[in-house]
Amino acid sequence: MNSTTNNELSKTYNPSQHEPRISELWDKAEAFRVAGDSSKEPFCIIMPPPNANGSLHAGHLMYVVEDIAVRYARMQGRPTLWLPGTDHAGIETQFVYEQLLAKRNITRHDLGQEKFYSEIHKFVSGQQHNILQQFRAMGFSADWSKLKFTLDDDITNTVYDTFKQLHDDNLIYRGNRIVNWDPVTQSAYADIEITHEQRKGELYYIDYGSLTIATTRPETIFADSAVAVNPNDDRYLSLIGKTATIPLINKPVAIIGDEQVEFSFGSGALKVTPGHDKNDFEIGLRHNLAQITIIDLAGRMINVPAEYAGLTVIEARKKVILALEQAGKLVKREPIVHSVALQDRSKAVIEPLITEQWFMKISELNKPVISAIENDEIKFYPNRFKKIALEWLRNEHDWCISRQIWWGVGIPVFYKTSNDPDKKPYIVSTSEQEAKDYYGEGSYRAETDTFDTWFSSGQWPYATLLSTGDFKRFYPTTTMATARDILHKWVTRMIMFGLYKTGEIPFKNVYLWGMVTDEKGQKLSKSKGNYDDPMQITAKYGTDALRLALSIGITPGNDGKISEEKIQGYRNFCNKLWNVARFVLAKVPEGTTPLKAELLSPADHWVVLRINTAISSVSKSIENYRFSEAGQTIYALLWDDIADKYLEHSKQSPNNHLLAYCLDTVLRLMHPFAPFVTETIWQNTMWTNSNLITEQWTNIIHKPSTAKAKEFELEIISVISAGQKDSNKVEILKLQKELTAKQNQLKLSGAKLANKSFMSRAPEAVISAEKGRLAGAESAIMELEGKIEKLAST
RNA sequence: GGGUGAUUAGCUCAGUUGGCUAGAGCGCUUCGUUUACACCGAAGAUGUCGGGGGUUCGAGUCCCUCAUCACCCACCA
Repeated sequence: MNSTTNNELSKTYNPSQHEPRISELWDKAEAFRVAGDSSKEPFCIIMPPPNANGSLHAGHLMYVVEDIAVRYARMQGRPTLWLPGTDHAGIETQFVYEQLLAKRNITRHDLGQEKFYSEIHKFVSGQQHNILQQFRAMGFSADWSKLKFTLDDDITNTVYDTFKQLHDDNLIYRGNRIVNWDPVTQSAYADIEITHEQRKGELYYIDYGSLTIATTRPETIFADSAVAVNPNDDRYLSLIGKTATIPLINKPVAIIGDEQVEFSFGSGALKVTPGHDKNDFEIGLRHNLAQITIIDLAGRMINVPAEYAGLTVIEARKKVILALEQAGKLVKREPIVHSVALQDRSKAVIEPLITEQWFMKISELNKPVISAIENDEIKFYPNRFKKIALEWLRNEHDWCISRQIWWGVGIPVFYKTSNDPDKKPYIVSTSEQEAKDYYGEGSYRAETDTFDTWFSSGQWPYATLLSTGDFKRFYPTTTMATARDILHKWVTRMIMFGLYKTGEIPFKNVYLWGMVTDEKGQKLSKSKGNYDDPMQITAKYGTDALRLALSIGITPGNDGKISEEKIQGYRNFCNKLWNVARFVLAKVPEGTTPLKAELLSPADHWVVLRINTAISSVSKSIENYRFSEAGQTIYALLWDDIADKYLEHSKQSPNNHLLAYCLDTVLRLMHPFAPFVTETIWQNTMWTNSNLITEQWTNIIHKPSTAKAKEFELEIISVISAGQKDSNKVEILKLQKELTAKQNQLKLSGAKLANKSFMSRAPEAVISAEKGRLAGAESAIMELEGKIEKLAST
C-alpha cells in the first residue's frame, strides 16, 4: 500500500488529488461491507432514502453524522451495516416529470397511467446514479452493494402484505369523507402533507334574511345546507329551528345550534357547507345535513346556476360577490388575515372535497408506539422530541393513505363492476387472476389509486432488511438519524409499522438534526442563490473540511449554520494534520513503530496524558451522539497539544516511537470525521500496511505519570520564553503573572474553605477538590517564588 | 389559541446530571518569515451568560415572570 514515499507529501494537502484514489481503495477492499467480530453487538443504520431523481441538497449533508457513527462502530470491530436506498418520492417526482412532459406539450393523461408509470420508471433509473455518485464522494461508507429502491419488487410485496394484513385486522377502510384535495395534482393528501400560510383575504357579511352570516368563501353559498349559531348565544337563541334564506338562489335552510360556532367571530352566525369545509363536514354529521358538492376535482364549479358553471373557484367568488352586491345582500366586507392550506409540493390551495378514499385507523396502532416511547425503549436525541412525538401520537386522526397520483405503489384491490349481490364490493389482492376467478371475466376493475409515499417508506426498516437477508442479524436497528421535520411523517410511522408487523421497535435510538442554513440562518436553496453545489465546495476545500464544518459547532435538533469561512477553517485544520504527519514521517527513521513507544521525558508523559484523556472523552462523546464535542476535542488535541507543544518540544529531544504513536492515534481518532485525509496519511506511514477505515479504534495503552506531566507544563513556559529574544525580564513577568493567578486561587479557595455553610453543605468530593486546589496553589507559589528569585539574581 | 427552541466575546456558536478563575473558531491588536505548516507561530484585548425575581453554601445551568426572534401544532368560518 505504501506506494508513495514521504518525500512525495506536498507542502499543503491537496484533497482533490487524493480523494478519488482513496474512494477507489475502499471500494476495492470492500471496506463498506459487513465484517467485524460476530461476538460483538451488531450496529445498523438504515439510511433515509434520498429521492432517486434528486441530487445532493442541503438536507443530505447531515448524513455525515451517520457516517461518523458508522465508521466509529466499524472501528470498534462491531458487525456494521449502513444500508442505503433510494426513494421513488411519489408526488415530488411525478411533479418534476409532468413539468418535463409539459415542455413536450403533453400531459400524463395523454400517455395513460401505465405508459406514464413506465416512462418515469425509466427516467428515474437513469437519474439515480447521480445522487449515489455524490454520496460516495462525500465519503459515505454505506454498503452500496445492498442498495434498495422503494419500488423494488420485494419491497412492494412487503407493502402489499402489510396492507392485506391491516385490512384483515379491520384497520383499513374505504369511505366517502372530506379530504384535502389538490386540484392541480388532482389527488387527496394527508393532513401532515399540508402546510398553512397566513394570507390576506376578505371576510364577507351576507344577508341571509333572518340573520347575517360571515364567510371568506361566498362562492360556496350554493352548497350550504344550514346556518349554525351557538346555542348559548342570546342574540340568536330565538332563531334556532327557524329558517334562513340563501340569497341568489333563494333557498331556505334550517338554522341550527352548534357549540362549535364562536360568538365573537364575524357575525356569530356560520353558513354550514358540509361538502366543502372540514368543520362544516363534522357539523353536518352531527345534524344529519345534506352534503352538497359544487366544486369538481379540477377545482371548477358544478351543480350551480348556469352563469357560474365551469368557472374556477376564484372566478366564481368574484362573480358571486358582484351579484350579491347588486342584489343588496352584501352587508359589508372587511379585510382579514387567515391561514390558507397549501399542498407541500405543488403549493396549490387545498380544496376540501368529499371523495372516496382509503383510510387507516391510527389510534389503536399508536398505543404500543406511545408506550414504547414513554418507557424509553426508543431514546431521542435530543430528548425534547420525545415529548413532541408523544403529543402528536396521542392526537392523531385516521390517515388517508390513498393518492390519485400515478407514480407510486398501487393499492392491491379489485372492485366489483357487476350487480351480483353475492360478491363483495372489492377484494384485496395483487393477482388479477384471483379477481378473474372470483368476479368472472369482465366483472371487475383494478384500483388505480396508489399509496401515500409514507405508507411504503414507513415500512422501510424491515422491508429492506428482509429483502437483503439481514433482518435476523440487524433488526431492531441501532439508530435512525434523520431530519427533524419528518419526525411525524416518517419516524413515528416507522415505529408504528414496525411494532405492528414485527412486534418489535425498528430502532433503539432516534437522532434528529435541524436545517443546514447559510451564515444568516437562511435555508440553503438554489433559488435563493446561497447554495453552492457541495461538490464545488469540496473540490475547493476538500470533503473532509465540509464534513468537519457539518459536524463541529452543530448540535442535535438545532439548525446549523455553515459558511465558506467555516469550511476554510477546517480545511486549515486538515492541512495542520497533514503537516504534523509530514514532520513526523520525515523525522522518524525506518523501523519506527508506535507500539514500541515508551514514556521517557516529562513531555512524553504530558502528551500521552492529553491523548488518553482525549481518547476516553471522544469515545464517550460519540457514543452519546455529541459529535460536535468529539470533534472539538480532537481539534484541540491535534492543534494545541500535539502540534504546538509536543512537536515543538520534540525538535530538541525527539522520541521517535512516541511521535509515531501520537500520529497513529490521532489518525484513528479523527478518521470518522475526516476519512480522506486520515486514510491518505495512513497509506503513507511506514509502520502499517492496513487500511485505516477497517483498523481498530484506539485504546489507552500507556499509563503516564501525572506528576511528570505537570513538570512539563511548567517547563512549557520556560522553553517558550527561552526561545524568545527577550531574556529574563519577560520570563520573570510571566512567572509573576502565574504567581498572581496562584495567589488569587489561594485566597479564593481559602475563603471558600473558611465558609461554614460551604463546609457543612457541599459534598465531600467538592470540598476535597477545593482543598487540593489550595494545596496546589501553595506549592506552586513557593516554586514560582523560588524561580523568580533565581532569575532575578542572574 | 397551544407548544418547542433560541437569546453567552465584534461575528458564528459550544457549555452532559447545578461545583475549578465561563470556552472555541473567525475577526481584532502587537510581535515573528527558526527547514512540518503563512492553509503558520508567539503574546494579548474583549463577557453585569436577554431583563427582573426566586431556590441554593454555590446558578450560564433549576423554578417563576417579562421581552425579542425562529419554528411547529390547532377545526380563526
